[in-house]
Amino acid sequence: MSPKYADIIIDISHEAIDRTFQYKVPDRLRDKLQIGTKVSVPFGRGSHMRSGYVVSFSENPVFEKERIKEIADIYEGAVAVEDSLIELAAFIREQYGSTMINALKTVMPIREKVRGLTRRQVRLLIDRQKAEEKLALYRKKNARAKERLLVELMDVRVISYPIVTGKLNISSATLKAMEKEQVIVIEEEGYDREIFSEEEKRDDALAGSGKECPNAEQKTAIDTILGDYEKGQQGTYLLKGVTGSGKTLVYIEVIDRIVAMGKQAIVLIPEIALTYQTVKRFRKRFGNRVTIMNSRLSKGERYEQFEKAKKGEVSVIIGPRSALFAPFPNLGLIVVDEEHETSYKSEYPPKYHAREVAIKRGQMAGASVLLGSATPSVESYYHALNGDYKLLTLSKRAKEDSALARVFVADMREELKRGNRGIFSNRLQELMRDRLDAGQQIMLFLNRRGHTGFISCRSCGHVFKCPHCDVSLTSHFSGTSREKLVCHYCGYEQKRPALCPECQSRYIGGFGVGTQKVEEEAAKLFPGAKILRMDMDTTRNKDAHEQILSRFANGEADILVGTQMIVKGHDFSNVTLVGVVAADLTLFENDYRSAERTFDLLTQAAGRAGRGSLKGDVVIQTYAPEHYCIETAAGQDYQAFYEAEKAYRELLAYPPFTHVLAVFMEQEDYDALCSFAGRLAEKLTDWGEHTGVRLIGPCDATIVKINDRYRRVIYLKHKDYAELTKIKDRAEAFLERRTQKGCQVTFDFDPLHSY
DNA sequence: AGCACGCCGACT
DNA sequence: GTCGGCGTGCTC
Repeated sequence: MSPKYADIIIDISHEAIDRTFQYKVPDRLRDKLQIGTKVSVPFGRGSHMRSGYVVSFSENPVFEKERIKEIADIYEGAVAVEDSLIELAAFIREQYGSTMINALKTVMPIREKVRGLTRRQVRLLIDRQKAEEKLALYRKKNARAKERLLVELMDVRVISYPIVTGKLNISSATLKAMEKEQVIVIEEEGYDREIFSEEEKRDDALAGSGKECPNAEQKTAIDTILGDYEKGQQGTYLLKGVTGSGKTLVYIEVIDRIVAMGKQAIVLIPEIALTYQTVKRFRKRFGNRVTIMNSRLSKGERYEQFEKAKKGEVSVIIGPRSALFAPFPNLGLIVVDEEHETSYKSEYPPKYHAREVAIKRGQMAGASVLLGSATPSVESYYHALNGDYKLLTLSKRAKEDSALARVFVADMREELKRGNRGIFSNRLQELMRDRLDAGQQIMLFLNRRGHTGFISCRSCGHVFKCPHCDVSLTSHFSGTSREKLVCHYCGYEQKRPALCPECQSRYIGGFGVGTQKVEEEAAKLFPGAKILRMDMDTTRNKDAHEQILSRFANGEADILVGTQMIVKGHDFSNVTLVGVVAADLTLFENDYRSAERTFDLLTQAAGRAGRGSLKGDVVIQTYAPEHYCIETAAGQDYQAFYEAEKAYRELLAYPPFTHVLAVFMEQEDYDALCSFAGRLAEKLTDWGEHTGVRLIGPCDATIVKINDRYRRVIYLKHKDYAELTKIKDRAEAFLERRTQKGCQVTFDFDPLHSY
């Protein structure tokens, strides 16, 4: 294969040229170029040399042939970190399926304009008198842009670059000219963005340096990892430790040593779990050598954090999935905390799994990878038992006086038989009363948001559905305003009609329970109790999340009602009762991972009860108490759960025993989508015929339509992951060639949810 | 982003 | 006319 043209992405720096350009491949480079190769190319009117990356190859020009320039050379002397990140991007593209541009974009953040503050700024160099002279000169020469800028600068002396080019509309050509005249300077440097608030810094100062001491189990884990590391054996470890067993201390100790050796570390944490408490512990040990990334940081801010990493200003970065790509030149360790969490998988292409990519990056960089979890993913535990990862276990809680909670299972079918039609079982009610009397706190956990499941007419059965999506609307109350019907998928909302549009009946009502309903019921049963609610609706605006939690921690409320965000990683020492209102909600989602997710949620919920010196109780309410997931969660027995789940996965050929590739298609025109899906399915069958790939579908996605786009899916199964990537490669080539591109296709390997 | 093209007002 | 400054639009 000797391609004639190469698609090049020029530098990874600005939005405006964030696309590919086609270049001729000269004969002498024909065999040397690969996807990801860094090259020098002539670019722009002056054909100045710029660096770029080969993103794909093509045989035919998509541009006027005469105007296509030629690649000058392979770029020499590239920086090692970037090179390895490009290699990682190529790996991601190959493993998960996407364009090289998208893969590059996930790996190398593009510099974006940062709102308000930018690094670049324009400063006036001359004094007032000289400026007046210049101003007169500009007026005389009719240099209006220069005049405009000078007037502003005489007022403030320093103006940020985007304000100058944007609001004042001064071109870069003009700025260059003025810089040459020695009237102004364009400064690269400015200030450091404050990642930590003043309040957080004050906390750090107060925290002192009371160093925690690892217990025997923690010490074994630390010594194993460091011992291997010092022997040059960097591998993957699975640290399995019950909630409260002190995994964080293990991370900190290992990082401490690795940083002392002049290496850097990345700590991945799930999106919602970036808590103040965790960050504080890292800050306490590593001071300003540690930086954090969170979803509140803009892309520009993220870019700045990465720049710091590259320059060696920090040694430890803590953040979600994307922090994995921090350009540390001497990476020594990657920690993936709560490795089973689903937020490690990207929701948009390339749909990569940060845990798997972390292992790849670790191998490339010679870094160890430490996966931590109380309830490891079935995949990771399977690998650990197979010897692919080294298993390290913490079986005791670090604080000896905090025992694991007692767990009660409430069979809601029995409750119904005994005439209890409410949300709370008798057991939960009793315990709630007990705790309220004792002045202790309660958490009620429900894995769903909104007021009710769906709204329908009790007279004719008409269900209110979203006009853009194939889902029923859910009811919401926002503050004091009227009840609204809302679509969770596209955000559509309408007022709750007084009459049914079908039969004019007034009897419109909701079914099912939501957090708002739980809050209401609890308020009815315990009128004196103060209740806080936390879900997607109450935390939509920034900081609301932390605010609610800190109010609860301060004892401002007796009961906290919430969705899964309240059970992840928060310690409230006064909480002695956790109620899981409807454990089945996640269990019977039609998807092979639902048991795993449910077990994790129940275990996490149980871990919230009794973290202080007080004993804790947990009530799990369910309609399926005999389900292995509920039984094992009630016994807090991960091993038993794993054995049952493993048998189930093996029997039905699901990961880790078989790999699954979901080919997901969406398009506005349903008929066109169906015929395209059919054709693609035929092709896929052909390509996989001799390898024993199983094809399921095409069929409609669980939610057939979202945002006016119809959705279909094809599943492919094979024991060997590589067979699936081969088929994906052929599918990508096929999709590239196809003329009509109405249908959007994305790939998802070993999906974490069903489509 | 950065650069050249071409428009527009001032002046020999 | 023509010189020089400045916004505009394009970059394979």
